[in-house]
Amino acid sequence: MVNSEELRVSRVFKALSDPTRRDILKVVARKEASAGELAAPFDISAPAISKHLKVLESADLVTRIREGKTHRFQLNVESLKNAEKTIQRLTGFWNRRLVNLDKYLETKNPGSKPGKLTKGK
Amino acid sequence: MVNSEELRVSRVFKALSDPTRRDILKVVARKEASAGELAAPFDISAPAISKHLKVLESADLVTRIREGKTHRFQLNVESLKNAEKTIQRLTGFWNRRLVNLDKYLETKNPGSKPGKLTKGK
DNA sequence: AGGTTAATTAACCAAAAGGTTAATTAATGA
DNA sequence: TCATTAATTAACCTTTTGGTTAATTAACCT
Repeated sequence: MVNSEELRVSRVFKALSDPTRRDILKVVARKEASAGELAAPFDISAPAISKHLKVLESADLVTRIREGKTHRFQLNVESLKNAEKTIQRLTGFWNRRLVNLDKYLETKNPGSKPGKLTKGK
Repeated sequence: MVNSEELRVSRVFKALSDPTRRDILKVVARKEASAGELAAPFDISAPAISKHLKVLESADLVTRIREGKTHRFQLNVESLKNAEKTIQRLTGFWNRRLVNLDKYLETKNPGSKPGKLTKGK
């Protein structure tokens, strides 16, 4: 879970950083759609959309299903949930309280080790 | 809440898409730090870190506090929470159930309008 | 004032991103 | 088989990104 994981995360956030790609995700979030259907609402070329879809696919945000001539895309919710978790780890979703506790203890108990609960004054 | 909001979101995800910047966030998530302290662990130049900090700052992920010669940076949790919400809207955190309901109703009740509850068969 | 320190800005570079049009592949249907 | 359709790939272009070193700014200390 080293570098390749970091790469995966980078790919996901990079994919999410483009407004056209986010719009595509909004569409497939409601209902799976073909490349053509996805291209229609945007005034950029089909190849441009195709590239966006490839980016989303290789970030695993979207799954491609070839059905004869057309490719249908559906949202991969799991991948988005992972991105959410990544952010939560940053916000300290589960450990921020402890950090604040550390700060608090430091004022009451100068020199205390972070994460070690020492008997308060 | 139009285009500037989209731009804001793009800036945030773009900022999050670089591993060095995510590492910086991990550091300041524990404790605010100066630019120098942040630069130390990385083997890239100080100007490179400075640029990363500017990116994080203009994405509002980090707040800069000038204190004389040194600049201290602290995590802006609010901004991360917003990013989290943006993702949740995509996953359909609160409305996916309804979408699935639509699909369900469509099979029972062909031609029904999404989001409109019609009397089941 | 002069020297040191913390950090940014300037100038530059290579690679990646995002777009284009033209060409290609592959499935479909007359 | 031939034309059409859905989509991608190729080739190309411009802008952005992420890095570098050198120069600059600004605060601090004798």
